[in-house]
Amino acid sequence: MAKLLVVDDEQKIREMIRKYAVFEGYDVEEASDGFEAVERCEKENFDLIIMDVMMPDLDGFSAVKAIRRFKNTPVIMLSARGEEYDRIHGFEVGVDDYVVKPFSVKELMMRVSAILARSRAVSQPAADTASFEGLEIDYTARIVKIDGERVEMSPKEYELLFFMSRNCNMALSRETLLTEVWGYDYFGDDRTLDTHIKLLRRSLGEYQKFIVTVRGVGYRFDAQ
Amino acid sequence: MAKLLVVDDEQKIREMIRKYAVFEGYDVEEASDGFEAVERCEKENFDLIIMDVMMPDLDGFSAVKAIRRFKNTPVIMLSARGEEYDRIHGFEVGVDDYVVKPFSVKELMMRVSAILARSRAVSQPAADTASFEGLEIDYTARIVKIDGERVEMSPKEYELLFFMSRNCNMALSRETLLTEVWGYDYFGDDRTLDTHIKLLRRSLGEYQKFIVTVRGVGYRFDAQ
DNA sequence: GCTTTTCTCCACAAATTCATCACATTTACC
DNA sequence: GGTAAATGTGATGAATTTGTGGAGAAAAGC
Repeated sequence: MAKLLVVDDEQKIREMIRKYAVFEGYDVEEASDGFEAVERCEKENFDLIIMDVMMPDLDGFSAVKAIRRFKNTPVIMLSARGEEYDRIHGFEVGVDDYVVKPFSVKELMMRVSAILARSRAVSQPAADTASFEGLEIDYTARIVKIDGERVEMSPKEYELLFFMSRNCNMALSRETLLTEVWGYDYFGDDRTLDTHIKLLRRSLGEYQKFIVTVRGVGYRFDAQ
Repeated sequence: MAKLLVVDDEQKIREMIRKYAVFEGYDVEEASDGFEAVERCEKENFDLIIMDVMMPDLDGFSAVKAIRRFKNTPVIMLSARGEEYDRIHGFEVGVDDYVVKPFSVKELMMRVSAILARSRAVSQPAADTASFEGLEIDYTARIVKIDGERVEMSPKEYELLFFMSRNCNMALSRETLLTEVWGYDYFGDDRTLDTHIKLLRRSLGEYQKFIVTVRGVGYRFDAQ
């Protein structure tokens, strides 16, 4: 789960935020002033920082500026009503959001989850796919398409195709295929492989041309 | 202007809040106990509810819980000093803010306007929804609609649908689904998942087409 | 407290997939 | 061309996986 750093000089406010945040399932750490916040950020990686503007010694903006020199952690600023000019100032420094005191903790948490979702969305990996002419393979979705049309296959056919296409242009021995697709502890008939190659070829239609027999060894997925 | 509902069994307190709120320009209605509050909310739409925790018959939390089943109106809770445990309890129920008695009405009004401003400004971008053809999912409000009609589901069905649709177009193994939806410490029967898939499909009606069986693996939410 | 809903597990049905065999075909080598 | 080994293929029960209704337990609501 995400780890938050709450920075405020008022213990009460930190406590209030912590309670709700912990309830929401976040890991929460606290700092009571700007200097401590900078220090903590040097040592640890937080997913998000909730920082008060007004603090003795080092104020919120200066602290964010200092942290920005080595980390790009998202920040939500807490500011007192009427400090409207801060908003402008804050966006320059690179603050992600603003919450004006007195605030509702629920509201604050909604913004937290919104920002976290956003930064998570950016790091979402693209679908893992490959295509060989009109044969498309989506490894994540476990979908195989032939000329845009979905093809239904049995689990073993998928596994065979996946393994072979991932190791294309390599002669794969029967033994390798059996241990990789069936598992290291497979004791059955060696000819079972042939049968499944047959089924896979049937499913692939014209693109069975990619499945090449390597006589005396096994098979190869031939991406040309 | 915004319409408030003030719920408290003490007429004095309702009167005090009403006076100040009307002066601030709000429409104010009153209810003297939890049951009345729920009833009013069924019939009318309020922008915010100010609710006392301690009331005879139906207490504030139970009232909010009841209201939450059909409305998502923001709530400020009034609680007596020393009822600190209520804070946690309230978060579960979905309370926006807390004011401890005896409170300053001015302070209360500041929070009212803060929440109203926020829910006006932010409730739009904070809405976290997705739609797949006629199937709409509101992750924040936990509402699922089919062709505009709200569908009631059990908690597990929501969780399953949420997780699967958030990770759509991915083959999700039974194990992944069980650990993510049931929790990493689930020890029960693997077939329980099938049963809940069955129930979810039933609830989705024609849109059960999105829930695809991935034989030998698990299931996939297929957003096409 | 009692009622209602939800969850889990079970048992059986239905569908799919698998492993194996027997026989046909191909290939390599003489 | 002949022969043996390797591979292709159809068929077939067995085994596995998934769908589904229902019963009892557990949890939630009243």
